[in-house]
Amino acid sequence: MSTTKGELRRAAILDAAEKTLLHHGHAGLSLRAVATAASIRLGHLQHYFPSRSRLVEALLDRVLRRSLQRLAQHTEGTPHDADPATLVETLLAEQHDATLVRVFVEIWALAASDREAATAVRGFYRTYTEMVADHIGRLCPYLTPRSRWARAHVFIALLEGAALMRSGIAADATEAGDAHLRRTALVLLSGRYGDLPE
Amino acid sequence: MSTTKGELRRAAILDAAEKTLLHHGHAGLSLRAVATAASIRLGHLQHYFPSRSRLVEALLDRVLRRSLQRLAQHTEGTPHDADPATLVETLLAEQHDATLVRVFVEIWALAASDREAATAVRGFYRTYTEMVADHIGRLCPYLTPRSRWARAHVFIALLEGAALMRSGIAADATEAGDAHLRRTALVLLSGRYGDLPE
DNA sequence: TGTACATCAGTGAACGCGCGTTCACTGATGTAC
DNA sequence: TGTACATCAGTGAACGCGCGTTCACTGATGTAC
Repeated sequence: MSTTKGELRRAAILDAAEKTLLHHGHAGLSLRAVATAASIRLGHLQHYFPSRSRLVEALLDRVLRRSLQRLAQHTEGTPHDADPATLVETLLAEQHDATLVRVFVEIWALAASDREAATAVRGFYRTYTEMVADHIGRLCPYLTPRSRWARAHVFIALLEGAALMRSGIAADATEAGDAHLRRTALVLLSGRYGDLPE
Repeated sequence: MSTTKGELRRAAILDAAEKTLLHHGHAGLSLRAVATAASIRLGHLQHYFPSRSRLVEALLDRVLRRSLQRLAQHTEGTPHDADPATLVETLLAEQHDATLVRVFVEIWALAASDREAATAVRGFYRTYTEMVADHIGRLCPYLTPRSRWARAHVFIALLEGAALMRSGIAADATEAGDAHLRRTALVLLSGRYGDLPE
């Protein structure tokens, strides 16, 4: 089937675009650079993505979609197996690969000056917040929806900020910082404020 | 004195550069755009900043230096007047002006792909963390330096993430979210975990 | 007070380069009859 | 099974444009004697 080949090529181009974004920033994300990274000619790339904005749009869409899928895997489940510690560990472990963090920093910057990107990014964080709020609801069913949402909002703020402060961009991860981060994140998720002694 | 005129011009150019960065991102921060924004000719701009990297360097330096000065005003003082609530309010109020937040997002992205910028940004966050750690030390003298530092690190992560989640880039500020954010930030600063009932 | 000179402020044209986009093209693959 | 045709994959050259940088220049301002 011809679509298969085309889809594989499309995916390979997006892989190359992600690598280029990672290594040279969104200012260095030129069609020529992506074509070279994908080992194809410029004209060929344009066959799949007729303009730069279409490529960026597709790249953004794929990165955000994948992130949500991974999040869904870790937040869904019955009340019994909704373990907050596992969720926190998983999210922190993902950050330890600085790659994704840098892609996200570029995406934030893109969203700050590109209207179309901004819409996609805001949609992503809306869904993200809802997922975490649901998870919190499973852990603390007595909380009102509004309160669950507020906690999820702050939890995500903490983790996004932590991404920046642990990725080497603003600072590096440290043992002491990570330990305190874990405790704070757990408190936001499960509401057991008493669990934070030191 | 001729230096005065030159310094005023330099400052005006950096003002124009900051505006351009804000409205068009660091990819749109071209010398021609800055010159136009400063109402001078391209060649004239080059008289003060002989290359783009020198302009970016000076801009970064000024933004980070100013932020640290503002922070110093709010974190220094005797143990008696070290009010954590005031500090949190001040920092949150600054974020409400989305301008500075957007400049910082651009700076993060710049630091992610530019070595020189990365050094400046990491230096900024090191000083920032030390300032907050000192402030925490004044509030909780019984904490070890390592523990103060860890708390400061998480506090800053929370605030930087909150900047993103409140500026309109990832999401907007809400009353419920801000209330929970305030409480969490206060806990990190003063360590009174019991103060977070709901 | 006047003159010569150095320094600073500001202008304007030109350069080579990489960029996104357009377009006419060739070859391969699938499809209809 | 064979042929004609449409669709898809991939090539290559050219375009106009904005970019950072270079450079020779003019006019204003300060300084030394």
